[in-house]
Amino acid sequence: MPNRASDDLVWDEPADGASGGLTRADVIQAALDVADAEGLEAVSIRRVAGDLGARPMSLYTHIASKDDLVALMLHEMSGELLVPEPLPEDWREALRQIARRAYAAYVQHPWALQAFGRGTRVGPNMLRRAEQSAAAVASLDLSPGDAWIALSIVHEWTIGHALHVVTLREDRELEGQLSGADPAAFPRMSKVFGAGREQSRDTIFDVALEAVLDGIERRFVTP
Amino acid sequence: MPNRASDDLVWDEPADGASGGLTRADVIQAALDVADAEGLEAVSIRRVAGDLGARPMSLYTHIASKDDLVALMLHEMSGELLVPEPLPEDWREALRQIARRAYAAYVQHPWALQAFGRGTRVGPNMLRRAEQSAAAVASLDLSPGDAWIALSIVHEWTIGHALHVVTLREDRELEGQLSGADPAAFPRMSKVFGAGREQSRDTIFDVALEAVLDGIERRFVTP
DNA sequence: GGAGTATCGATACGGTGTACGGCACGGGGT
DNA sequence: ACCCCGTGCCGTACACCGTATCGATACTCC
Repeated sequence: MPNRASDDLVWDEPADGASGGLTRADVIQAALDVADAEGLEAVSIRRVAGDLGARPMSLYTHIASKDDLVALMLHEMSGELLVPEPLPEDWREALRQIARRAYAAYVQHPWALQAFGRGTRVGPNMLRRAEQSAAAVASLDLSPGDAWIALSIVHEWTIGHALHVVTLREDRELEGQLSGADPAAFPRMSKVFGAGREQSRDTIFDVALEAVLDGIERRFVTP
Repeated sequence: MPNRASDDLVWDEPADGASGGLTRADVIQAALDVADAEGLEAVSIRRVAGDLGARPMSLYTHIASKDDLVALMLHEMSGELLVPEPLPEDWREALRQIARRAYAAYVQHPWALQAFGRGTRVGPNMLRRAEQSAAAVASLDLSPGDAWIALSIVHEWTIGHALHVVTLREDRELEGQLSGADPAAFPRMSKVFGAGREQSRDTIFDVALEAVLDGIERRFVTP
């Protein structure tokens, strides 16, 4: 399977008048359903075609390759990252909303985190999201360079945190390994990890997000 | 391909005397070489066997499944995350070293970021790293809960940032899409993104890391 | 020497993405 | 009325994947 898609991937439906039955949106939706229910590895051309009552090769009428399909799925899902406008005036509250929304979407669609690892393509929804983020800190009058870094921190931490949470959630045995295999060999770690288990995931997210925002405030906002 | 491995995965070589030619370490090393050179998707049983001059099924003498092989690769790579002891007294400097080391390793082995997305298993190297991280902030006398959050932030941001950088690096076309497709539709975003391109990746990493550490200091260390 | 065990390997099964070429059909030009 | 061709659909086939099964070989220890 070649990893690169056609260079001129079209994001919006070619809008040819919905002649036949199957549409590109149908294919994407069916793939999303499979991914949400059974994970990204369950998304195969044959499987999606089966769910649609079509034959495998029919999908290629509407998508260029499976990689394109994944990119389109990611694009579709990116719509959920958008926050209702208008954004709050307060930059902290605006970034809070953006981060919270993204975190919720990632946790609900864990396959997206896997898809990020394999070549992403930027669609209109991603651009809209970037614009929203830029708008969130516009009132601060940061230099563009500082704004880029500040926004990157929020996005990067959000993705990393979602990845962390999803990994812990999906691999219950992993927690057992962590809390089990600590005799006296890893004294400090086991105490810290024990504490991590006791706090609710929501609390951890909230506190950590505030700390991240504190860092941005301290370094880029206040003198 | 089932996604779960045998429950009792053995991390250290069974040490049965290295009778024949092929060892588990050989298999892991060959797989690592392929992954570093051509990415995780190039790592197949047949390919690794070919590189070793062996037949595919011979690998299963030393590993239980391909998922186990990936877990073992990740474990091996995790050794690079360890920082030379003793750690600096200063918690900021200690965390800096830990984050820098991890970031360098992730950028050098981008396949590891993909592997994180699919079920991780915790090996001794990961435990050692967790212990090092806990030791880095031990002098602060944080509550275990706060320590967990503080360390999580650093690790999560580091992974998120590495993922971001690797994605941008591997998909040069992606940058074109970002800086190209902004007429007047995304005014703020395009200015911010333009600034992101102008700063060196190292500078961005350093500044962002300081901001993250600032946030931890502000929320958990100083009153 | 015999037995047991560990390594290696040939073959095969069911899965994957997708190239290729053919089919049916609907609309436009003559 | 005819043809023709563009377009959606899909049957077949190929190369690849992970690995179950089982046979062959080779080495150690009694």
